[in-house]
Amino acid sequence: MAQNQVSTLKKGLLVLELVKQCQGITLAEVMKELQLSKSTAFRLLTTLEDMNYIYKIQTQYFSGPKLFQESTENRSAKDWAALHSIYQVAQNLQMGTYLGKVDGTDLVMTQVLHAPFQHSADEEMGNRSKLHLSALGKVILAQLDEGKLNALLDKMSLEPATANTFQDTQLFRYHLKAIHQDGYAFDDEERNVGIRCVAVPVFRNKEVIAALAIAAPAKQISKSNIKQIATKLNVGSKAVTKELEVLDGN
Amino acid sequence: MAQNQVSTLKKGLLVLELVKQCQGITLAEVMKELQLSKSTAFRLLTTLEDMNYIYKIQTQYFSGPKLFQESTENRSAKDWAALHSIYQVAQNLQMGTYLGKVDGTDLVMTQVLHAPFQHSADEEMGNRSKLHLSALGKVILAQLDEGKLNALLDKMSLEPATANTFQDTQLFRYHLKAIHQDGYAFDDEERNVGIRCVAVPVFRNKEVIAALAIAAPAKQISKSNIKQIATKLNVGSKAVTKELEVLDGN
DNA sequence: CTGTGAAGTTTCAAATAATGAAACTCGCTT
DNA sequence: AAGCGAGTTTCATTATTTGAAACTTCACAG
Repeated sequence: MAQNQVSTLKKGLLVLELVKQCQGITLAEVMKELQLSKSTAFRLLTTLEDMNYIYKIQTQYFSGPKLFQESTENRSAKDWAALHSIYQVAQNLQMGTYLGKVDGTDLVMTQVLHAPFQHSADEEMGNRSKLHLSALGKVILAQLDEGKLNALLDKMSLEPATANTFQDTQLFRYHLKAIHQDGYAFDDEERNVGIRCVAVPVFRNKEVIAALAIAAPAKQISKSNIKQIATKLNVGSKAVTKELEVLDGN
Repeated sequence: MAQNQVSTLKKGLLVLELVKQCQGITLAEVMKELQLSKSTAFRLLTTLEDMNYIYKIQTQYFSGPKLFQESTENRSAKDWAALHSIYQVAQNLQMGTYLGKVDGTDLVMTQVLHAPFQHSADEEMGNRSKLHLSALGKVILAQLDEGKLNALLDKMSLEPATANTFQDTQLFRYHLKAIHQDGYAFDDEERNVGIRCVAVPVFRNKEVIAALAIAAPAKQISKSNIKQIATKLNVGSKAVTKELEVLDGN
């Protein structure tokens, strides 16, 4: 019996799971399957029935619709816009928050949150840019292994967007190394004048799968608080990873 | 506290339902909402989390995917083919079992079961016939109120299918009155030579909504056992009604 | 650095609830 | 009528739950 578990609740949930697995099950079968006395099985089943988790037709119990009702949160696994962890980051930092993934040689926004951080910014989701042009894209590139990075750089033609952008692949690789070392990427008004951005990688099974970033007016992000912001982003990144694992049933 | 309920299980399920309703909830909020001590709330939440019903991201709990996983039975509310009660009737009587509904002036088969009564007979489902030509259709007509019956009969042209069928509406109405009185309709090889059929109505909110029937070789259905079969069908009919109510969240 | 408060976790005696053997009820079959 | 199986209830014993309080950890402010 693991610590801090309520064994009676656990028992009841095991009964529920058994009923859910079966195309109908009788009281006697529940007794036998879970080694319960008749009256215990009866009471557990009755409680589940009274609370509408199961129903009974003649001698058999079946799982009821309550198990399949959607919660207030409407989502499926791997729906990035539904991840609670991203909302938590946004609310914690009180800055625009972004999650982006790789699609070919592009960075695609899969979640964008602006104040009051309750709903996705639908009009910005799906926005694309070349990987090397944003902090999100660069922090992902910085975490790729040599082979994958080479393959991606081969596919990309580096084009300058602003005077601050790197034109030479070799210099770009050094830049990525620095980002890798820092653990975050910093965008200093390179994409939008007056806006700064900090991005960190999101990992899954030791591989980078996405990037998590905040963006805010330049006066909110200074040399003195970048490290702090990056630390909080990393906490959020780990929470995203965990949430994905849970939602995938790992 | 109602009888035969396990209060600890109930408490745990109330916690689960609260978590499911909220876009994230903290231990403190659960305590407050359900008037539980800190350690009790903690243990209930921990048990639910350990069994994968909920998950925790930093200080907040969210409902997990386990609640939405489909059970072995794949179905939605009002999917007639998914009703367990019909399977129970078939297995009890060990005869071909049918459920039919009204569509316009037709009787449509919405579930058909043959031995070994594990799967729907898909090729027969959706089969249509005129209401007056089958025991299922007739038992439905027999339970309609005068106005609805008149409206339906007006829309229908009665055509003989076999020599045993009624050609005259007046006689047909008497026939329906007899069926109403009996509480079941009996098809004596009128549709298929060698096959007999017994059908009863299925009610919902005091209105006939469908018909439930069995069909078998003539030697399995005799004058002496019709009443018995009809009684069992009526039990099944009530079980169908109940199951529909449960699935509709009544 | 210290102190504070909040969240998380654990302890343990008292209180409460769960348990299960057995009795009872009901319906069906022989 | 008796027997059987399913469903329901009883009640003394046992096990579990409960909650106050202690402890731990963390973040933040001064």
